[in-house]
Amino acid sequence: MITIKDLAEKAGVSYATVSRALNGRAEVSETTRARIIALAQEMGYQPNAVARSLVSQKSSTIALIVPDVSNLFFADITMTVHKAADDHGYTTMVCNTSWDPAKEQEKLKIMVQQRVEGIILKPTAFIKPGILEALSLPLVLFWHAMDDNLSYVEVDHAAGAQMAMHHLIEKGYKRIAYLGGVETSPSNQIRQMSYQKALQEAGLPVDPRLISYGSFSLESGFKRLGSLMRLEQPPDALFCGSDLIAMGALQYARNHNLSVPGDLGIIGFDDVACASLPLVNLTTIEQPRDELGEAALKALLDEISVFPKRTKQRILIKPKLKIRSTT
Amino acid sequence: MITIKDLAEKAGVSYATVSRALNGRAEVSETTRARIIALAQEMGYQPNAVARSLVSQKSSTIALIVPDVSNLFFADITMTVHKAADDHGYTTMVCNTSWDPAKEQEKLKIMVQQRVEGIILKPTAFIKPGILEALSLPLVLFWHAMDDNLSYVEVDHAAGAQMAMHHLIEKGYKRIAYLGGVETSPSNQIRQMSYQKALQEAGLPVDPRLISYGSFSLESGFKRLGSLMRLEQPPDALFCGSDLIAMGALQYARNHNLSVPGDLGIIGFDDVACASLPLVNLTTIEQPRDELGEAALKALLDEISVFPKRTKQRILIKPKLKIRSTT
DNA sequence: CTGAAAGCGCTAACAG
DNA sequence: CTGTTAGCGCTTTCAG
Repeated sequence: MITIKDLAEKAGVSYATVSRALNGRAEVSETTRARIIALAQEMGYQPNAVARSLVSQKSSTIALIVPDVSNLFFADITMTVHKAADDHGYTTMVCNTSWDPAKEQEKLKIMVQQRVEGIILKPTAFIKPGILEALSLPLVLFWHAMDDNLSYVEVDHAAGAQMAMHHLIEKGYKRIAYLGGVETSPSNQIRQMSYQKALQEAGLPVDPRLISYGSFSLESGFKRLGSLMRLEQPPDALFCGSDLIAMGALQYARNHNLSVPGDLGIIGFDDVACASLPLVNLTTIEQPRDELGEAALKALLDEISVFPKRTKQRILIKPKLKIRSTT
Repeated sequence: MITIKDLAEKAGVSYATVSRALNGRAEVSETTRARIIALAQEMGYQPNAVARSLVSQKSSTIALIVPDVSNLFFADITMTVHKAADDHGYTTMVCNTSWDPAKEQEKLKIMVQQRVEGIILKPTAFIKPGILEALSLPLVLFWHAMDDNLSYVEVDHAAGAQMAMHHLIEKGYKRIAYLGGVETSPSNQIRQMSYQKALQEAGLPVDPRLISYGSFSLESGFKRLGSLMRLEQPPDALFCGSDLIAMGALQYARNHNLSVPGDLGIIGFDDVACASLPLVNLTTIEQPRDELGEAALKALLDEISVFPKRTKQRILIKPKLKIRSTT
């Protein structure tokens, strides 16, 4: 691989001059510059970013660490973060933790060693406050941060749940069930509270038999709707914790000749790609991945610019109601 | 950020010793090693991979360049390449070209400058032979390479089409239509040939009215099935160029009360995530993303090990038949 | 405008 | 076993 020295030798100048010429610095005569640029082209010179990083102490690289790149949600986010970083001249190193906290630690360490200029992280699990701060690197989380100084970007789950409930109530549904996600998940808890609040504000009773938790999966939705339909007074609508849960319920409804949205209104959460397929056509609350990604990158750039201080941003992205044929 | 020199000073040894101790080289007494490791831990030392790369001339980094990270197909591949690279101690830089050849060139250049040790590339368009070879870097393509020396990994579309056709014929379908993808796409052309060959081998007539091309989209499938059903002798089965085309057709069938698979058998290609949803449940030919990704990485490692020679591998991955409810 | 020289943080001979 | 020293390829003073 050809270096600046090779160019200098060929051009009969010092390699400092070559560096200056190539970096467009003012203190070089236009003639030598032209000559050197031409030569570089001709000899196929490619600057060594590694050496450059070493001396400049900047890598123009950021890291994005997510649990699962192949998950559609993170894939979308990866895309937008990547694009936004690109626009600002940053290259992105994408890491995958496979939902493994140990791997997450390892990846963080590697990224520090690679001297990335900042990290955007979707944590795999609850993080002890302080542990990330100790990284002493610009950092943005896709998560409500704890009581440390970190910035985060998150979807406003309360607002999303409220939109969903208002929509169902407006449509005239009276017995709305909540098919929640994993009970302990923060987003689930926030949404459940909004669910109850919305019912109360509408003067509708809160029936605990209509509230359930479970995994964010198809099967879970299918099974839970089955239980609900065996109640004396089954629900006339479902607010689901994820599109998968909703699709499981939808499947149950189709199998049992329940008309949707006539007998049963269904609304999901996320707006995954399949939700908008004609065969599915699910009403849902979109978590806008593009905004999440862009906001995270913007926050990170801010963090980078003030580092080692922290900007400590708290960014809530507004979700969007997507009305389709299941309500 | 603390360096090897800081450690040396604190420990009262030369920094060469620190380097040796930290890198687990034999020629250090265990006592000093222990002392230095403890000190490094205590002071929060993190080796500078940039400096290390500069001297060792290896970055332990590879690049994966794809048109669209958020595309489910590439997201899966990104995942497996990433994981496989990880297992071999490589970090992956993921790049996105947005199907833009100019961006592709730019990304390739940046990756060369970053001194990655190899590149896995899904080209956005036909590539002029030679242009990539000139990179003089280990390289693997997701594409049939031209007449240059590059390695590639690709799905065996001929075999996939054959499996699909055999399956339909075995099920007793007699008038099988081909709803192809973009006419000029190489995969489409290969599959179409297999389609005709399979019909002929089964002693079934090839009716040109049953052959069509179009975009790989839902709408395209929907519309084209409409045309087919208006023929005097409509088909009794469809071999589709993508799952999306198949799902569009499936949608048409549902809307028009055609029973699937009774009146009409449908088989897709790809096995995207939605295809296996109960609501869809599409019979299809899977393009195994995991194998593609792993094979590509393996090929790249080979390329790296023999570089600057080329291994020139031609790897065809066998697709798999996924029988579901539409046939 | 250009050259000489120092140094980014680290590894790897080469001497002791 | 340990220290000294020379670079890896580049940017950036500091002198001319």
